[in-house]
Amino acid sequence: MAIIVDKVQKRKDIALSCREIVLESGIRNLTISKLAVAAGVGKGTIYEYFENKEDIVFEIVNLMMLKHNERKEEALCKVTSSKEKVIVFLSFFYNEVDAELLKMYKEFVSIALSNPNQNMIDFQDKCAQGYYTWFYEIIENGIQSGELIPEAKALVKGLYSIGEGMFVMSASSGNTISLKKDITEFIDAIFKLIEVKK
Amino acid sequence: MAIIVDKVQKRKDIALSCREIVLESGIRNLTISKLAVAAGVGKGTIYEYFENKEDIVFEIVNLMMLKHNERKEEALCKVTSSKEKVIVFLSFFYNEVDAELLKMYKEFVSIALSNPNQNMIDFQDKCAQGYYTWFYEIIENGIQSGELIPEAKALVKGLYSIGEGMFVMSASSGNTISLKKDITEFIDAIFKLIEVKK
DNA sequence: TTTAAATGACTATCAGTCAGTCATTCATTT
DNA sequence: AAATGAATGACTGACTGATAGTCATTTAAA
Repeated sequence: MAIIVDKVQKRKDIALSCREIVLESGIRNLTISKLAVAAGVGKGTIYEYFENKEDIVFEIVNLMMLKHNERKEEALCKVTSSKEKVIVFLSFFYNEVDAELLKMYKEFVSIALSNPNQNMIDFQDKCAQGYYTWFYEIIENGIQSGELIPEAKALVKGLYSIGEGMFVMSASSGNTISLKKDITEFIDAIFKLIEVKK
Repeated sequence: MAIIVDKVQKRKDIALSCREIVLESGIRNLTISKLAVAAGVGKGTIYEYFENKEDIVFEIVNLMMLKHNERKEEALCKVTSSKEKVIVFLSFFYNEVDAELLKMYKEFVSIALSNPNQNMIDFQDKCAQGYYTWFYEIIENGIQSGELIPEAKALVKGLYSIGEGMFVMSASSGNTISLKKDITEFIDAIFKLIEVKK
């Protein structure tokens, strides 16, 4: 009887229209009105698709993360050793290519810590679970192939937390420069301990 | 000529008066007016001592962290092995005793990620530097005393990031329960690798 | 009398609401 | 099969209540 729009798609469209302005100004310095203008819709329409400003950031991160995961999966295929795979994984936190996603992710983590909705919590859970599985397989395969010692398995959760921890510390303080150095140095050190001696 | 108040002390007093209400409601659900009432001062007075709401959280965390560090230092004296010291250190992230500080810290990290002022950045830098030194000494002493292998030194930065990373992930998703388990299991695993075999 | 400190009324801004408009579809009539 | 209009989902922006931050005024100690 009336127009039926693809709500899911429109939510994505609006979110992506806001991507640039959010990267420029940060969600804190933006108003719903400004975001509505950026998306080319009325203010009321925003509330048809989002709970609030923060929910827009969530959708943007969601979409950017999907693309990122595809790229990551490709990159993972191109390397063979467990160590290289872990580096591909954690390079997310310092890669130039992911700078924009990382900036958005920083906004998102801030929101998720102070005012998450159920969807955000579920998303975080899903990410944590997914990345854990990914890491687990990398390490498990390394052990199977005789590349890593069996004790490496117990380090999985720690390994994928390390990036997040260093990122948050560097993002909330000043020095973003050392992030790459710190992460790679840690990976080097830990792999010296878990690689099978030849 | 007129009243001279200890500005530094009054800032602390106001902040501590707000501690409970912030723990109860979270800074996001509080207004400056409510905070002013809680502190028993006028709204304008708040702005004499703080930049904004968030700055109050910063002061509270600052004060709570100082006390926490004293307790931590005491606890560190009571244990001897490097591993126990590291556990004392990272238990901050799951200890019942620190639950309130941790809740406040969560609020603070959220603020520091999205809207930090220079003082917050300096504070984060100082904390990171201080904790790094603390960790460094624990590991260094462990190596000196023949308890740990020399390679452990390169793990210092990673070790003190791990807690932060796990904490942020658990705090922004649902499961706070596994934090203790995850952290202690990781410490167990890593110490099996860096302890000198007898 | 001087002046640091405190104050709360005031203003500008913004988040979120909701009553109304618009556009499309389709059942009914001619 | 063309015209009509009823039904409804989508969209809108003016409106409202709330709040952050300011500043002219008051208070009280020295």
